[in-house]
Amino acid sequence: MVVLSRVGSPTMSATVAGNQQQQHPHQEWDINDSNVPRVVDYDPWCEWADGHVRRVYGPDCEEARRHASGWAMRNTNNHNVSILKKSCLGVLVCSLGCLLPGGGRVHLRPAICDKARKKQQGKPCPNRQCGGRLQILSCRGHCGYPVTHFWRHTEHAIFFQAKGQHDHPRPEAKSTSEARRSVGAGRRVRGLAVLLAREAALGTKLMSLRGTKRVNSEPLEVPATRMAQPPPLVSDKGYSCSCPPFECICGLQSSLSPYQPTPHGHHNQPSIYPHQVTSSSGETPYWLQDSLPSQEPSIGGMQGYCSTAGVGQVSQVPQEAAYADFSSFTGDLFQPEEIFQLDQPLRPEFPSAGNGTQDVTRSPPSLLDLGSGTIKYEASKSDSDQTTTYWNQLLSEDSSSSHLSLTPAQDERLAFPGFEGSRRQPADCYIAGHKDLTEQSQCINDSAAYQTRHKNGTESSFWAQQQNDERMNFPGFDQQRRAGCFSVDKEDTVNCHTVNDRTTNSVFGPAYAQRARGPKDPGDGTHLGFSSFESYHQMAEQQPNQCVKTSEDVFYYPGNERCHYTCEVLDTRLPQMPVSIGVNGGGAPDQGIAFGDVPELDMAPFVDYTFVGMLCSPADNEPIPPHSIPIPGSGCGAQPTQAYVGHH
DNA sequence: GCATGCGGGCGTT
DNA sequence: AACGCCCGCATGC
Ligand SMILES: [Zn+2]
Ligand SMILES: [Zn+2]
Repeated sequence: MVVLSRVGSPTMSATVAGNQQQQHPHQEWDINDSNVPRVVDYDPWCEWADGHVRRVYGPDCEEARRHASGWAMRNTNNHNVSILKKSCLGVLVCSLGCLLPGGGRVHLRPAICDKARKKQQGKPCPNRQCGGRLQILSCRGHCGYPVTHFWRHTEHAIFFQAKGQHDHPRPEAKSTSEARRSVGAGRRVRGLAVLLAREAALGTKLMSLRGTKRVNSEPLEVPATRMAQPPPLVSDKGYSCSCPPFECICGLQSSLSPYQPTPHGHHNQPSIYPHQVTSSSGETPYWLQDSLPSQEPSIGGMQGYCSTAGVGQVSQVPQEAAYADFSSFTGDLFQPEEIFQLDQPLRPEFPSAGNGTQDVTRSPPSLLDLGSGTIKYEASKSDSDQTTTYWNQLLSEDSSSSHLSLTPAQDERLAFPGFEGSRRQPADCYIAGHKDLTEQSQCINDSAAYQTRHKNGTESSFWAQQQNDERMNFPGFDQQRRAGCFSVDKEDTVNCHTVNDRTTNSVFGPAYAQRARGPKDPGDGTHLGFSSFESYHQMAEQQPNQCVKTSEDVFYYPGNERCHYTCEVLDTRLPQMPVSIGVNGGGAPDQGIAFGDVPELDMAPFVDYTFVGMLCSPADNEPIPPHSIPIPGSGCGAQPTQAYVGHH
């Protein structure tokens, strides 16, 4: 692959100094190595890095400096001052796994702050029509434990390493959630009238917010070129549409593009930009993605992400599908909580909505590169992909951290596996290494352990209830993932093991278990991964709850083939998962808690959800699952990232 | 009000 | 010892 391209980096490009790494520097090193290679070539920013990935960002990569990620990652103390570790909080989904109008599912971004996260849980599903509550679908992507990200800063670069593949849909991008928040503040309005008024206002607000937000996070970076135009937010989506900020489906596509610019760009590649544009589209909101998912599998998605491809991807598939969805969605989804409540009110106006999506896409974007001066837009290639994926999420609770997790999700996870599988697929950006396999396998084992542990655990009950989980939805995820920058590392495997074992306790456990179970069923075990996703979707869609089992069958897909690695891992996990039911295992405190706490508390606000759109993802995607797998590595590979790839 | 980081502390492996 | 994770505290926006 590519390599290398990494794109890179022309500017940066440096090469690695010494090691072999030169070509594949990333792969070569490990975040824990006493000496990290000097890299010249920086990878483009990848907002949705998934899988065992290693990346080296330039010092000027704002996102990297902020240790940002599309995934909701919370800081965890690893007692190592030189390496910042963060673990995935999963995603907020509807306990009922409702489908948004558009077909997407709710997949909100869990608050990083424990307190805030608790508040989120238990709140009513943004989808008014749905009586469900928001639950956390905890991440168990690393051998049953949450996926972890490690950041290490050196004089000349920022090293990033991810361990594990997310087994859940992507949460909304930060920018989106932020926007919501801001909006939310306002939201409370209750009356329709209010709503209406809001809409208008919101639209603007959102827009503005987004703009700001973007700025904050990434957007800022805007590349010179792009920047110019695109106002960030706006750009995102294209305002044109009336859709609410996050929700906007409609225009997304078009608007999307603007954004993209993200990060990568920076270093790497200018090339990206183009993509970016496209990518932007890619990013398009989940919604879009939803539909996309299918696409994505294919290539497009992946590409987008990672590398250049991104561009195309997004637009391509997703959009269309997405759009369709969206339209439908619009009604449903989007509105803020209130809105939801309202009923469907209005979304129409919210132009902003669209933005949201955009944002999402963009999220990645930013960067600035001051240093280099370049713009970094990474384009978010990855993002785009990612986004697409989302939709489908399900609902399980996981609750991760704060609460206990819920089992329900089981099904979902199943789906996830799929994701993973898909992810691995070349397209995404994975880098998979030989090693990966091993790792995976390890994980599997680990997972098994989990299951067992979990089983023990108490929490299971919840899950059981929920059974429905949704990982199904995930399928979309897969797509996203693909898009995103996956990579697998050899070394990781090791980690997994350790992790798994250790982690077991963690919150996730339960969730996993649940998830696992579903998938497990029969054959799933291994293969399930992808297939599962698909199946999930199907299942979910059809019958949410029980889905899992059925889905299992599905799992078997061919998809497995695709990514052995991933799949394997996944599979293993799944099976295990079931076990988990019981308890958390040990988990940490967090788990334990029932949502109760969280949930309800806050209700009032729901606002967050307002943009439903964000939440959901178009169901559409789900079906797609299959593709997911397939996706060709093409996309991502291209990117900078690394191509290490090669392996496959 | 939250996102982030940091670091103490505890439980497991 | 190495991790994972909880929890509180401090910052900054
Ligand atoms: Zn719902
Ligand atoms: Zn995760």
